[in-house]
Amino acid sequence: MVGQDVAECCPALLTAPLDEEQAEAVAKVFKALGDPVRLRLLSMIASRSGGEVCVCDLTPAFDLSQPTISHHLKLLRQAGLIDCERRGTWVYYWLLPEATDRLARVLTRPAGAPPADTADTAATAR
Amino acid sequence: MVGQDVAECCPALLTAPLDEEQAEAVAKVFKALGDPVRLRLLSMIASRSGGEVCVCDLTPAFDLSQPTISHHLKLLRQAGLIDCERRGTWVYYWLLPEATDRLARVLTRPAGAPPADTADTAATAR
DNA sequence: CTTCTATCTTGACGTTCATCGAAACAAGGC
DNA sequence: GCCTTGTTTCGATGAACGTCAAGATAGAAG
Repeated sequence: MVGQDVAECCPALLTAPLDEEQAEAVAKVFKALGDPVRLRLLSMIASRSGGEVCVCDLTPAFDLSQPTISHHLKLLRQAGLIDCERRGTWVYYWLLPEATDRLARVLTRPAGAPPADTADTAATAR
Repeated sequence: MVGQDVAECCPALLTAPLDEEQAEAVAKVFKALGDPVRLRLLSMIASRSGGEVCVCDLTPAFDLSQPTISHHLKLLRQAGLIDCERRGTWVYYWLLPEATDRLARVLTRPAGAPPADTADTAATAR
């Protein structure tokens, strides 16, 4: 319905002010990543290069019940970060790399565009 | 206490499973970005190339009270994304580019590295 | 074919956390 | 002194997180 997926927007966030709709679409994805459990789930799924992970391989890594894991997976799926398919008794999840690519692009600042002074790295370590 | 800041970790999230502490540190920052108001604030601050924005320039863009804006700015600051300084009557905020750079790196997948293997988590499933 | 078991999802409920505004407080300029 | 700019505190409303119980789907056993 609303239709503005992060797909069309991603105008870099750091170069121009986001309008309200874009902000809401992007925030939805970041919110999905704003939880340690979901972050670990995503990284477990993404790093499994076969591309696919069975839920039964994910659950034992946490001190949470299966329904809870299932809920978190649903949120990641609704955010467009992963997708799943049932194959026989098991359900397999995999990463949608375009989603993370988009997010990375949103956070990336056009290199060599150092605005005025910034005082960027001067202050802190490294 | 040497806190596990996102500083030292950022192991790409997509290539290897995140451990619990790393996940919590990274999730804290993503959670700060998981709100439309804070995203717009950040983008307004970041895109202002002078590098600095006065709070009085941010507030009118929202239908929220100043205290609420101040609260959101505080969360962004606690997440390490921005910093501020009082100069006379006004308070100026600016972006900490290292923070967004780190996040972008966390989400970036080694190009053309479709790993193969894994061998990590007792992959056995099959 | 029926029944049993295993895997995973969905719904409902209680607890905890986040969001927001009004009022009070701090800091500085006139 | 008074006024302006921002932050902080406090309380109320609403959303998110986690568990239990029930539903859905597929294979195996009888």
